[in-house]
Parts: sequence; C-alpha cells; structure tokens
Amino acid sequence: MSPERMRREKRATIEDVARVAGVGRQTVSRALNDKAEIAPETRQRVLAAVAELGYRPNAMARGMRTQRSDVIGLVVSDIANPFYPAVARGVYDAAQDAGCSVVLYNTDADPVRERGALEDLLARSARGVVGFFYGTAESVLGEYAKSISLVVADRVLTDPAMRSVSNDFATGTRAAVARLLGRGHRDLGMLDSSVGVALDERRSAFLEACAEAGLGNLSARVVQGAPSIDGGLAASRTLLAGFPQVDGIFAFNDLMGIGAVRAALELGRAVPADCAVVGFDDLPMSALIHPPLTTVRIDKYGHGQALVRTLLTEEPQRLVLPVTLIGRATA
Amino acid sequence: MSPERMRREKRATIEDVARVAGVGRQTVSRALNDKAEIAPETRQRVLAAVAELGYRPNAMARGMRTQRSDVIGLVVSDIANPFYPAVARGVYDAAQDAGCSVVLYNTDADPVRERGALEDLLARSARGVVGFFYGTAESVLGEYAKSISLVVADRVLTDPAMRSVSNDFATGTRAAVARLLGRGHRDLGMLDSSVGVALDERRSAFLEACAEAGLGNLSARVVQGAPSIDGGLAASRTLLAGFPQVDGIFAFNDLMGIGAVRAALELGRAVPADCAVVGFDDLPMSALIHPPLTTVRIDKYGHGQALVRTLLTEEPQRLVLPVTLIGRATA
DNA sequence: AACATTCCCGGGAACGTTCCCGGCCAGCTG
DNA sequence: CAGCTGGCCGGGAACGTTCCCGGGAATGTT
Repeated sequence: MSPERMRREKRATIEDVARVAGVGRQTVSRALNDKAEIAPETRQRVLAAVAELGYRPNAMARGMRTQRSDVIGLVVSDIANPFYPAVARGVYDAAQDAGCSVVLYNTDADPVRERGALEDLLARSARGVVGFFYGTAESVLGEYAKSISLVVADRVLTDPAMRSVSNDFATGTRAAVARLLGRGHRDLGMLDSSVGVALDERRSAFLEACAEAGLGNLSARVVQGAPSIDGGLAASRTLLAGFPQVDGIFAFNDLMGIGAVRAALELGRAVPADCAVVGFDDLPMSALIHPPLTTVRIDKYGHGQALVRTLLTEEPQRLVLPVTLIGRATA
Repeated sequence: MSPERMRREKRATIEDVARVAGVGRQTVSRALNDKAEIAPETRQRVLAAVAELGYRPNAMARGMRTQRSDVIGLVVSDIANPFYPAVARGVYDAAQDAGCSVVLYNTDADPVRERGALEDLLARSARGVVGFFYGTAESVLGEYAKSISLVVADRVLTDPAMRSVSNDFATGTRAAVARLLGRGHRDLGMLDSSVGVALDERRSAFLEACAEAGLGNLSARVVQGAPSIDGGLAASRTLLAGFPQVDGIFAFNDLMGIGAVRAALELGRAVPADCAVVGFDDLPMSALIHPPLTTVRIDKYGHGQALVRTLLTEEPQRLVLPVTLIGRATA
C-alpha cells in the first residue's frame, strides 16, 4: 500500500511474489485463490509478500488461462433514459458482491448494436450478460445464450432454456386500469411504445382489462409513440384529437405519461378531472412534476440485482417481480 | 455471421483463420490490425476467412501480449444520481468512437472504493480512467496517474502534470448571483455540499460575488448539507430558520435546489417572490418540477465526451467547459 | 550477370496466469 | 527397516495474441 510501489516501472508479477516469499509460482497462486494443499504458515508468508509488493493478479493473464473473466455486461438502450440508472446501480451492487466488474453498453434498441455488445462480451470471455434487448429476435438471443450466460430483462420468452427477469406488467396494467375506473373515468385510451419487440404485455393487459370492464374493444384507442416525453406528448395529441371523449389515459411508461399530462394541460383540460393519467415505472421525476404522476412502480434497483443474481446462480429460469400502484394526483 | 458458428464448442482462433486462409498467423494479425507489409489481395483472402469463421480476436490474449486493453473506466459516486447518466452516455459514445469499452464504478464518494476502482483498472491494464473523485487526495491520484492514464472531472488540481475537465463553476455561480440580484433579491444565502474534497469553487465564487455586490461577508449564510433533495430540504430549513430575511438561495446543485423550493413552499413562502432559488446542473427533472427551476446548465453529455477525448489525445491538460444560466420560474 | 533493395510472409518467443503432474519428506505400517 | 501414504510444494505446459527477426521472391541497379 506504500505509494512507492506506484513508481515501479512494471507491476509485480506472481513470480516476483514467489521470489520474495521464497516459494514457487504455484504456491502463490494457491494462497491467492484459497486452494488447499498449502501450509497455513506458508500462506501467511505469501500473503505478506503480496502486501509488501502491492501485487495484484493480472486480470487478462488470468482470464487468458481460465478462459473466463469476471466481467458482467449490462446492456441498456440508453443509460441517460431515467429508467435505467437505478437498474444499473442494482446490477453494479450485485456484481460487486460477486467480485465482478460491470461493462456498460448503450444500444438505442438497435439490433446491430445489441449484437455488437454481445460479440464484444464474447470476445472478452465475459462471465455473463444481463440486459434489455428490444431489437433482437429471441432466436438470435438463444444462439448467443449457448455461448455466453445471458439473462434477459423485461421480455416474454418462449424458449424454456432462456432465463429472464421481468416485472409484472400485466398485474400493474390491470391495477392502473382499475385505478382509472375507480376514479370514475370510463373513456380510456392508451399510449403504447412504438419501439421494441415483444413488448405488448401492457397493451394486451390493458385491452383485456377494458373488455372485462365492459368497455368493449378499445384497440383503436391505443396509439403508439416514442417512449419519451415528446413521444407521449405527440401520441396524446393524436389520441385526444381522434377521441375527444377520452378522460383517462394509461401510458406505457412515465415519460409518455408526463407527455400526456402536458398534452392534456395544453388542450385546456384539467388533470385529473377532465383527463386522468397513469404511467408506469415511477421515475424519480414523476413525483416532482406538477401535478404529481400516478404510476405503477417498478423496483428498478431490485430488478438490477435480480438480473445478476439470476445470472450467477444458474437455477431460477424465470422471475417476475411484483409492481405497486402509486396513487398520486393525476389519477 | 451464420448462426451455425455459435454452435461451435470453441471460438475460432487466429490460427484457425490462418489455416482457412492458407497463410501464417502473423499475416492474419496484419490484416486485422491494418498493418503494412501485406498484399491487398492476401488481406482480402484473410478477411474472407475471418468472416466465414465469425472470428473475433480474443480480447484477453491481445491485452496480455500488448499489456494494455481497450477498457476505459468510468468512476462516479452513484450512477443513480440523475447528474451522471448523461455524462455516462457522453463517455460511452466517445469511448465507442475510439473502439473502447466502458466499465462502470460506483464509489459513493468513498475513498476506499475510489481506490478500489483504480486498482481494478490497473489490474486489467485499462486504457485509462475518467471520473469524479470526491474522496481521494490529489497526491494519491497523482501517484496512480503515473501508472494509468487518468482524467479527473470537476476538480481543481495543483499538480500541473494532472489532467482534468471541469465546468466553469465560478462563472456559473456569478451568473446565478447576478440573476438573483437582478430580480431584486438582496438577502442571499447558499446551500453547499457537505461531501467531497476540493469542491469549494461554487462557495468561493458565491462569497466573492456577494461581497463585490456590497452584500458583505455572507459566509454565515452558507449552510452545508447532503447534495440531495432531502439534504437541500434540511439545509434550507436551517438557513431560513437562522436567517428569515433570506429571499434568494443559490444551491450547490439542482437536487438541493429542488429541496430548497420545497422547503420554501412548506414555510408558506411564495417562490420566487418571497424566496427565489437558483440551482446548478440543469437536471432533466428540473424543468418539470413546479415551479420550474432556474439553474445553471452543465453540458453533461459534452462533459463526458470531453473527458474521454482528453484521455485519448494526450495533449490538453486542463479543460473548463462553459455553462449557461437557464432562466425559469424560481428566480 | 551479379548484387542490392523492396515487398511479403511465417515461425519462434513472450506476455502472466492456472492446470497438470511429478517429487520430496515426514510419519505410519508391516 | 523397507515400503507406503498423504501433505505440501515446484516446474513444465498451455491459453491466443503480437513483437521480433529472418527468409524468399520480385524488382531495380551497376
């Protein structure tokens, strides 16, 4: 730990440690990796030499020999999207607990870049990958899963061999619809995401819940848009122009929900009186906007943790995390 | 690119490519790394073999031989803090442009974890590190900088050998004070961050600007708190309790600023009439809260890009990015 | 025609670690 | 006392790449 060692031209190698400790290479390795076949006293001597030299095993050399590294890939569409940071923190903390590092990939939901991330991870013999793959077909993911440990987030998979951690979108959606209905809103509409494959859980549940409530088939009132504030704004304008009677909007996510609130206000509608809104995710900003957004909370941090725990303990194949309706002012 | 290759037990090596292309190992390496001393036609043949086998060079083997990897470390205190995601995206994009991967570290401003990140990066022979080191002494950073390429964010450094990219906190602070003054607020106070070393640019500039404006020495009206909404809330309560005449607050960052707005509102003060607030950063949420927060915008994405560009082009030692006052409703 | 130069190319060596195997030694056993 | 066992240890080999160097063929030079 002395700063002097930093001045060294080259880092100490395992051989240096062996020399200082007066033992062989392999014995140092044994001491470091908690292997058996080493006398406790020898282990101490080696550890002392390690500390003295400030030795740290070279990650690439180790990985080269063992054909695997302690790297976990985290694939998101855009870390600047406020949904992902908390997930990333959960991933990081769980990875750290397992002694792993996290390398980040932003794909913008582009299949080419999603594939690029996977290839890159393969090239570094990563311990595994967790992530949101919105642009890649399941079959392709399945092929990669044969070569690298993979846990997919928020996707319904058909291949039973593939592992995933999702949120309970169906239940959350039904809770949102129930909230809207319970507050007396009968003319519902939905803002759906226009990007991403296999993301129709919310739409399906919405349609079903509405049908069950005797609202008929509302598919015409599901309008798609980019899953952003602006996308929600635009989609809401379309929705409210086409169906002025709509007095309750369920949004794919909070960003679109915020856009919906803004659109309603722009149109001179009172929120929630004339037009209620329920979002999904519960972003940090959702509680702060005016009026505060009613939404379905996803445990983003827990989601991140669950992703890597599933990755590391080969057992549970599918995990669906519970969500919670957070009632605030917009519905 | 055929999916069949994924089924291979082991990934193709450079030797496999050489065999298929009917050339030597080194020739493949030359073709892949755009080296000279290779006939164009041969290069094509090799590239064809590479494509056919779906070959990707093993990153660890390459790193092992070259003693450096294409990894760039990004060190932040907490990626879930809404300030960092945009920075991270800038870092990622610039790194990607340079063919580098990004590995993420969350330190919570803990010196031990900051050091741990640096050590880990050293162990993987990283191409470099960029990041926010709030807990580590400059001398320690300097020692590490001898062993690994390092660019520090948002810190004033004394060692001329160290590189950094900062934002113009002094000018931004003066703009904030001027805004407050220009709107007729004369009794100013400041919310400062209680964590982080060498983070007093904002406080100093605030004090100077106030003194120059004839407000006297306001050091007593600078109260510290955690750089979060709750921290800003608590600090504001303290400030307004101790100095009820305060009618303008400059906050260390937007999070504290949002807390200040909330505190003022709680106390029954009108914002900005009775108590104006200016923040710093311009977070995504700052424009959405009610009332929208006046703040000093940091180009977070550009900051991230500049960090890695500085890292990669060894030249500019110090960079200070311009900031912009964004006038909204709170001041 | 002989030699120098340039352009290509290939194989040995090395990077630092862990796996594999064999050897030493102390303590039992027969 | 010879032989065996088991605990502990060390050195060769290998992981897949790039660096280094030497060699062959084609072209240019005198």
